[in-house]
Amino acid sequence: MVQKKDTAKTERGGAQRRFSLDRIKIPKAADVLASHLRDEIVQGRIANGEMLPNERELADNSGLSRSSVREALRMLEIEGLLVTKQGRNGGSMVCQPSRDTIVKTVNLYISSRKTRLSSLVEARSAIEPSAAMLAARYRTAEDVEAISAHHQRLLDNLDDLDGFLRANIDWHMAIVHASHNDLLIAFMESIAQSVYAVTNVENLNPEGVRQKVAKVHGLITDAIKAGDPAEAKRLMDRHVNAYAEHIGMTA
Amino acid sequence: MVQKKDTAKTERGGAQRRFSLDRIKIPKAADVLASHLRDEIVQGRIANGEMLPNERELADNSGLSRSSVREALRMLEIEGLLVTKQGRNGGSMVCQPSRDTIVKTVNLYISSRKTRLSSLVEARSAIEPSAAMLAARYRTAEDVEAISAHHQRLLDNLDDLDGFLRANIDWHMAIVHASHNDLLIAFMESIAQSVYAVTNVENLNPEGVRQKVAKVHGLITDAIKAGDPAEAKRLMDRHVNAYAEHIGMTA
DNA sequence: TTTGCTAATTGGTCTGATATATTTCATATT
DNA sequence: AATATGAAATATATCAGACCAATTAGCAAA
Repeated sequence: MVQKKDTAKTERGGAQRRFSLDRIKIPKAADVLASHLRDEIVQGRIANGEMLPNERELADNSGLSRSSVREALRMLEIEGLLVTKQGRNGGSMVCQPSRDTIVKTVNLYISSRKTRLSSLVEARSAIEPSAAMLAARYRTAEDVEAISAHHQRLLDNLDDLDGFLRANIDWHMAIVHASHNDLLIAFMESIAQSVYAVTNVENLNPEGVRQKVAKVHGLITDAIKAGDPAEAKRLMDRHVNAYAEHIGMTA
Repeated sequence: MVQKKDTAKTERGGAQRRFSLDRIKIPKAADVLASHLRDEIVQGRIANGEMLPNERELADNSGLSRSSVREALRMLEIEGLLVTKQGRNGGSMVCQPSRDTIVKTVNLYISSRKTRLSSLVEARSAIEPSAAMLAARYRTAEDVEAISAHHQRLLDNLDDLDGFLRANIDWHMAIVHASHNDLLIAFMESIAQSVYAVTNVENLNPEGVRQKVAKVHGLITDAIKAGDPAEAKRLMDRHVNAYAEHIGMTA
């Protein structure tokens, strides 16, 4: 009986052999409008900062109802392409998606799939050494200042685990920012909180570890200051993989 | 006159000194509901695959109108947390965001900010060597088979630029997939199309280049087959940076 | 068993009214 | 003259209720 049902299902759901048409997609009004506007925005036909027509106008022009228009606007808003303001002179303004849009998306992905810590650590190990290399190449005076400040704060907090942890992550992120690569920054911002929140508490507790970490941070800071990409990368690679080994990579 | 107006604006918009309340945020109904549902989903209180109550019920329960409920659902749908089906037994089903959600978000970011090619290349240079390393460590028999097949296709298309390009990107992505790291896969899928579409055509044209590329690919394929992470990483690092040098990194 | 009809259920869309936020501008106040 | 104050104007925000359209369950007929 089960078999019978299965067969029936297979025949309806599966390919009919003769023309295998794969699941016709019926577009919804809001989706169509959203796609249209998205295109206009991405192609630059609606400039950044420009205002969209108001909802009633959009509804009239498109022939859709205001509710459909509004659903489309909400979608684009979530995508980070619009900001909407209420009131006179309000409306929907076109804007560029910020890194935050990526961060939120990746964080949703990570938390709803309960991504293993080891995956996050692997991703970090991929990104940070390269970021350090780029930082050594492209750092500005302000970058160096920020990195040094966080490093100093680390040194000042050798005895305060909590302060040490915050200074640690700030230093790491300052380096990533100094890479001036928006994608790497976004990727790293997406995973930093999760990865550091867990790994640090477990690993930085033992006496002496914090001193060692501080010393390596000093070397990396110097390499970036000195503008030595290869050395910055090499040291950072060793640094993050030292973490990885401590953790055991099997978590 | 301008000064006068500026002063007035500053006094209204700026801090009043006494209690400095910073821009009260008035939450919108749809946002509130969306946040609530998002929490329920991420926290796992609504299981994956479970159906939400239908729209009318959600409206009744929450005390909101159906339009507000629908706006909230559209938002969560864009975030990849829901899929909605029409008809009897239809409704909104909870699901996990797919890599595709990340890919779309990053691609919007890249294209609407006209991210420089050099940034994409830098990001790739960060990801691919690590991915190759992980691939050598975690590859399955199927992974090896896929990588080898794409490599063979590359060898078969040394004279057909177009076929060569397709085999090239497929090989690269097969390696990234063999890393079995969803984040690296997502990041790489996000940038691969853009980066390979541009860099390849310019750089793989000259006679002899394709032969060299094929040779290196062979070595990397072997390292992954052999399960040699360090070697796979070293070779891939050289490989992608060879590209980078050809391009000039200033594009 | 298969096919086709019918009804039930659910999302999709539209209309139009009202509420609320925000700016503009004229007016009153100091 | 500078500054509150308040009414009007103009957006979005929200709601209520109707009807359309897709999909499925269940029954009936071939």
